[in-house]
Amino acid sequence: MAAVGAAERVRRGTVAGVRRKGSDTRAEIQEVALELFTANGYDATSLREIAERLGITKAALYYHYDSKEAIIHGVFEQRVADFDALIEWAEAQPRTPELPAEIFQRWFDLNTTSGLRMIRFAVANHNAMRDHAPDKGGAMQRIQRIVALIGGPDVTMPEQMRITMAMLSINIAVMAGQGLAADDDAIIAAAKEAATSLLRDLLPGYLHH
Amino acid sequence: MAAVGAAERVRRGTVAGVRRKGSDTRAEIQEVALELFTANGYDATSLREIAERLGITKAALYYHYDSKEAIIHGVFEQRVADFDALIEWAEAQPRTPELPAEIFQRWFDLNTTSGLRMIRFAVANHNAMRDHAPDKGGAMQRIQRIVALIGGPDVTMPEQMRITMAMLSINIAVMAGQGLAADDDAIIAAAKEAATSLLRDLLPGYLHH
DNA sequence: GTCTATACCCCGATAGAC
DNA sequence: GTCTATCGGGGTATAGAC
Repeated sequence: MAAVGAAERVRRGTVAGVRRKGSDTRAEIQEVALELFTANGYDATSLREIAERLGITKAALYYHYDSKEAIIHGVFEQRVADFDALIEWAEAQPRTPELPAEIFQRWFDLNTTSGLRMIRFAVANHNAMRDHAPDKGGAMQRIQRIVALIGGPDVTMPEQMRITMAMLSINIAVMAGQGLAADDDAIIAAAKEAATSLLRDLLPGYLHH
Repeated sequence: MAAVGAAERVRRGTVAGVRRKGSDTRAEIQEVALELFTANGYDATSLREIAERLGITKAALYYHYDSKEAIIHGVFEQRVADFDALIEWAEAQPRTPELPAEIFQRWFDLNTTSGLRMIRFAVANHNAMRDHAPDKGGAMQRIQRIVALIGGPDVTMPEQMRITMAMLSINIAVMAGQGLAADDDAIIAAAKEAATSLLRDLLPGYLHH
């Protein structure tokens, strides 16, 4: 591996090998890892690749994270925290007839307003999300919790399926968009349309525009 | 690795090391590979695991297949052949108003009547299907071809998205069913329902039951 | 905080006996 | 058709200098 030149160090925010105050190497690792895990999958991505992309060595990675699994945990944490915030919010609301639609809308925004990066990651790492989730069950378990909150106390199993599929409509839209020449806006629009038709008869307050 | 005992050989259809006529080792390898690739993913599944499950060694695997990739190609071939048969059939039909619905129905049956094994494999091996498809583009390219046949010559991009998502409704139904306690019939029913609502306005002849 | 160097393991794949 | 044995390589992870 070639030595890191001075110009490269400056680009990465180091001077003479001393990292600037407010260093964000961990965040950079997260970003690169998310990108590579999404493009090639968790198993097919090596620590060497991640390090190379950052202009550091594998060993340096281990200063910031204890293991490869710890790196993907970092990716999950961000997302799981968003899920938990939504769950907490929803549980604190009075159960009005409009609440289910409101919860779904927030779920949808959560997954689209800051781009589709996390969805693309989820699509490409289906197995890794099951095997390396920080806590047992992880993301899917939280999705089920949200489904329950949307569905309410008397929700039937077919209804739960429909709600879950509506929540995953962004995922299939991303999959579908891969083959077509669809940009993010078209993907999001298609996902919203699909979710609408799935929830049409279920959520009275959802999307009458 | 322990030597294979006589009883084990008999179970696998060999006597004194000589394979019976009509041996189906290749088929057994396919079956085990499909199972393990689905459970753990292509990358996370080693040839040692596959061999161990079959009671043979890695080296024996190489008598039947040239490489690990050749094994997954075998899984694809079966599925791709089904796709091609559907495409060929559809292209030979006169374009009546009912044809799109008929094509979709056949697609749906193709993916459900012999169980959900191939869908589960596809869900768990999203990346591998892209990277190790026998021909470039592989499955997704054929799906696009079928979308075009369903949509007809004047199909718009949003319509293509809807049709593609309808075709992938079985995939999200399987994903959704993982968290819920849904059996295959419930998953298939949910997928059909979702596809129906997605195609409602698009396919005049589809499913007025 | 990052480096070089290395340990250790398992992977896919091959050679050659039986 | 299956075996034992082995090869080369890349994987994660660690030790210790700077």
